Amino acid sequence: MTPQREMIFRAFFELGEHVTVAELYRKVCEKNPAVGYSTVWRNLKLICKVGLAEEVNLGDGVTRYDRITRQPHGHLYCLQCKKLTEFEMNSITDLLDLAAKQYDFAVEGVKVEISGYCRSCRKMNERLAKDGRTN
Amino acid sequence: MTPQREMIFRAFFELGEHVTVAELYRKVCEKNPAVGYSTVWRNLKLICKVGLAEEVNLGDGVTRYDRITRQPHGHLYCLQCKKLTEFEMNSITDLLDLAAKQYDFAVEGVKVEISGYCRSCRKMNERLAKDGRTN
DNA sequence: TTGAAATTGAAAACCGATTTCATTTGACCG
DNA sequence: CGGTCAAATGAAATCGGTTTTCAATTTCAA
Ligand SMILES: [Mn+2]
Ligand SMILES: [Mn+2]
Ligand SMILES: [Zn+2]
Ligand SMILES: [Zn+2]
Repeated sequence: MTPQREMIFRAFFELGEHVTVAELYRKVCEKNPAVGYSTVWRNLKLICKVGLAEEVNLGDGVTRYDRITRQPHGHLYCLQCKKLTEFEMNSITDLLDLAAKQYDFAVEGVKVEISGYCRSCRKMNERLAKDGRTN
Repeated sequence: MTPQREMIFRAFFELGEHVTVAELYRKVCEKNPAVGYSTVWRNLKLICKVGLAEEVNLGDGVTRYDRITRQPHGHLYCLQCKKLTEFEMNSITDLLDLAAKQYDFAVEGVKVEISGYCRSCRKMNERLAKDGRTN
């Protein structure tokens, strides 16, 4: 356990959900600018390997690291503002396990991503559309 | 509508599900080696834009292109042999729509990926483990 | 037929992820 | 306490898929 490792682990859990390597690196640099990017990356991988987080890939080119919570959750991903919202998946995972069982598939992990438009983005778009029409 | 475009569209639908750019490029080159990789890439993007396919991202570094079918489906992704198997999601999408509604979220697309180990990989691993023990 | 707009192919640029490697560090043992 | 060695680190290089650039070609509607 090195000081860098402790600092990185600590920062990861302070920063909350859906962290990117770059974000965590920036955060860690505030405390100690000598820490290397690759060290942050490696420790993030380590956090995953020991089962405290998992990678989340939304197809936007960057990998995010998400704390693994007791309750499985899915993601609502706004295509406009890129915000991620979590929702509980208790009943859904039962159905998914059932589906997997029918294929004799041993489940390790489940990812559910719903993409679309969040409330606030839709409201904003409505307002902009109206303004456009009246001008 | 150029001959390249027609060839690429045709090859995409012949090749079936979960195609990568490189795979489709190889396929197209068999017919016409003069076609460029970027043309294949651009037309794959176009196929997505017109709503005939969607990108699938499994976190393994390559983007796959999947035909959009009438019935929504999820994926079983074997972490060992990398095979993708599809399963129907009729009842599941209802639950997901419900979850989205609770957040006033306008759904555009849903992705469900279950990672784990397929039957044949597990069988093979059992056999290898046994052989290892007896030697 | 003609010209603007779209498409193409080769190559380069991009960019996050990952590896390399020389150096430092920390846990452990006597 | 040193000494030892495997693990960890940081800077830089590399990797590999994706995306852009740009000059040349093709399409298509007028
Ligand atoms: Mn999450
Ligand atoms: Mn599919
Ligand atoms: Zn939004
Ligand atoms: Zn398998």
